[in-house]
Amino acid sequence: MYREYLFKEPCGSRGVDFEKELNEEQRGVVFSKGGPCLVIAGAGSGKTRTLIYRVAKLVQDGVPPTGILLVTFTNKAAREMLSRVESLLSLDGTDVWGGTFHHIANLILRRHIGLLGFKNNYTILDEEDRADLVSMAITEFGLNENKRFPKAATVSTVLSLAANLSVGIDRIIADRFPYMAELIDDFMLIDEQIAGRKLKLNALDFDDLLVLLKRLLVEHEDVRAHYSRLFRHILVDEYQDTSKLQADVVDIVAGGHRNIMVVGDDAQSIYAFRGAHYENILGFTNRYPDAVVYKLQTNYRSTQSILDLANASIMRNKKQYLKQLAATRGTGDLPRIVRCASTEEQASFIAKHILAEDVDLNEIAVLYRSHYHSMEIQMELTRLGIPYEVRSGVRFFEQAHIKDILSFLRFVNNTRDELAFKRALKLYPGIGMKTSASLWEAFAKKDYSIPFLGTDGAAQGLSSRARKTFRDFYNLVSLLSDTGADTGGKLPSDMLLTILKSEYEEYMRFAYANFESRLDDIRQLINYSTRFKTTTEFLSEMALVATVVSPGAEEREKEHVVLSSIHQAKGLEWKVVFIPWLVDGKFPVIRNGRNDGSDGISETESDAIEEERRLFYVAATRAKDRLYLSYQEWLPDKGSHNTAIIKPSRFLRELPSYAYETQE
DNA sequence: CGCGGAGACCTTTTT
DNA sequence: GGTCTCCGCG
Repeated sequence: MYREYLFKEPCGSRGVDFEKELNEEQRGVVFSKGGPCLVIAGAGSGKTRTLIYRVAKLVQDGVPPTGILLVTFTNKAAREMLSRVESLLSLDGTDVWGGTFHHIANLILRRHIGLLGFKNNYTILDEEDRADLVSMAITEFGLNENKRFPKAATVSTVLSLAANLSVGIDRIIADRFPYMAELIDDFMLIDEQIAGRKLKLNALDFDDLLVLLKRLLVEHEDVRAHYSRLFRHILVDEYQDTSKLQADVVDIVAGGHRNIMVVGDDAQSIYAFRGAHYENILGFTNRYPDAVVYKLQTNYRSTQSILDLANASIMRNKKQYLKQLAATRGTGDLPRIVRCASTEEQASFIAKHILAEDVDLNEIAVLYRSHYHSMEIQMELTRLGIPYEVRSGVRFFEQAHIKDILSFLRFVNNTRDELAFKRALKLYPGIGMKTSASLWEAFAKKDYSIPFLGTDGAAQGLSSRARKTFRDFYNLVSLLSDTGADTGGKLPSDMLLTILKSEYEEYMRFAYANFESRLDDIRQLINYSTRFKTTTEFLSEMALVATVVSPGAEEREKEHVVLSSIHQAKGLEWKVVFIPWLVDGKFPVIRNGRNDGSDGISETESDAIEEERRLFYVAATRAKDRLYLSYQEWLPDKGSHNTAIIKPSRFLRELPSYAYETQE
């Protein structure tokens, strides 16, 4: 899906009709010359489509010698972009590299990582893996004796922000987590420790992919020159969500020719929590004073009533480019604010209205702030037999049993991957923390050589039960690694089948009550893996493309309602949209600003509210025809069994009365 | 040392 | 609902 695109023959487009397909504003963008260019594009303005036609134009002009880099932010957007590019163009003779930042970084790093001290079969660690590393460091330094020491995930967040904003850990803590000021030294110690550890593991985390890409480009003139020549034009979608680090990388690559076009909507910036740098888009014209600025302000998606509500809401934000979206589709129905007594009543209202709407179920979505907001709604939809798809919650590839089976591949692919080794080994009965740790220690001393695991020396000191299962582990692992040797690498799907045929399946049957459904997931995984030729490629994809729905689920149920977090709904549209849980403290989320280190991602209170308001804006502008905003008056109060009276969200209260009608 | 059970605690968003 | 922690048994 997100392969790099390399085509050989002379290029051509499939009869793209720019005149017919684009309006005047969009044509301005598409026909712009090289040089820096900023496109501010409102919701529903066809911004991605414009970007794709720009690619078509470049291809048609035969950008010499080759090279367009098309970067976007989420996997979903990348996938859609590439498929649309493909449908529009027969891409020959032009290299179009398209994908997410992380994906592109991985493609480039695999070729040059040796320059930075890693081997090119490095493992990509997910958040959980990194949190594990942090935990290990915390234990090692005895920091957990301080009962109030923050959780590993919190530490990880701080490290990630520092990387993405390209500043020191001390700055992040001072600016955003002042109550942890006395822990700065500990954090830096942990950072250093896990950096060394990752080198040893031959593993990179998500942030490293970008940090190291930047370092590669800065430190190696020839590499930089190569990619600057290769990518003669750089286009970045969703620019408002890029981090400082990502913008730096883009600036460096574009440094040679300055053919950089960025497209974004500052009103839709919703990723500050993970280091999105608002200044990138607000300050673009300062960094590129000669940039041409285009605004796309015509909305093709929503009715004027829906836009009026969204505009009225976003107007309250101070930091933004001023723009007023105008609809092309007429007034339409007023958005409706619905008061419900309880969460259950809200769920039942939504379910009933879904049945009452005279549109396809595919044209209906429920968009919420937090995953758990979907619980009661799911129950109600199930009860009434309304088909739905949940696009949030645990990601398919992040489920424990998927990660379990993948850890065998990870280990065989990169035998220095301590995390994978231990994870796989601990699946065997009789082997736990201590045993796996001591086995790893011995294994590392023997140069990470798999045959050593089969010797008597390795099994020394194990209980007889552990000895037997360890033998099973060794047999499997050597089977997996052996077969690859002469064929130049075994197919990932074959390896997965081998694992399933081993004792592992027995152990799993014994260990899990829901064994059958887990087995189903694994079969799907195997099915999905058949499209990959190498383990490295397969594992990269698993790490970088965290699909929420199980692969292949698209074909499952043709017609269904979508339940999704707002973050994941970005860029999509439906005729009818429900936004539940518009309750003060839930949306916007208010976290008590206490000093317990539990969280505190936002810079200031008002910045946080503004980001939440942008999120509300994104949600509202997903609707084409009808928008239902609902809240409940009573919420169970945890602690007591009473219920507490609560207020509707400030985002509802601050709306002008002309913008909506109410319903009891 | 492994492992299962019981109970506490918490749940924002994602590459 | 899911994960983390503590405890006692084999």
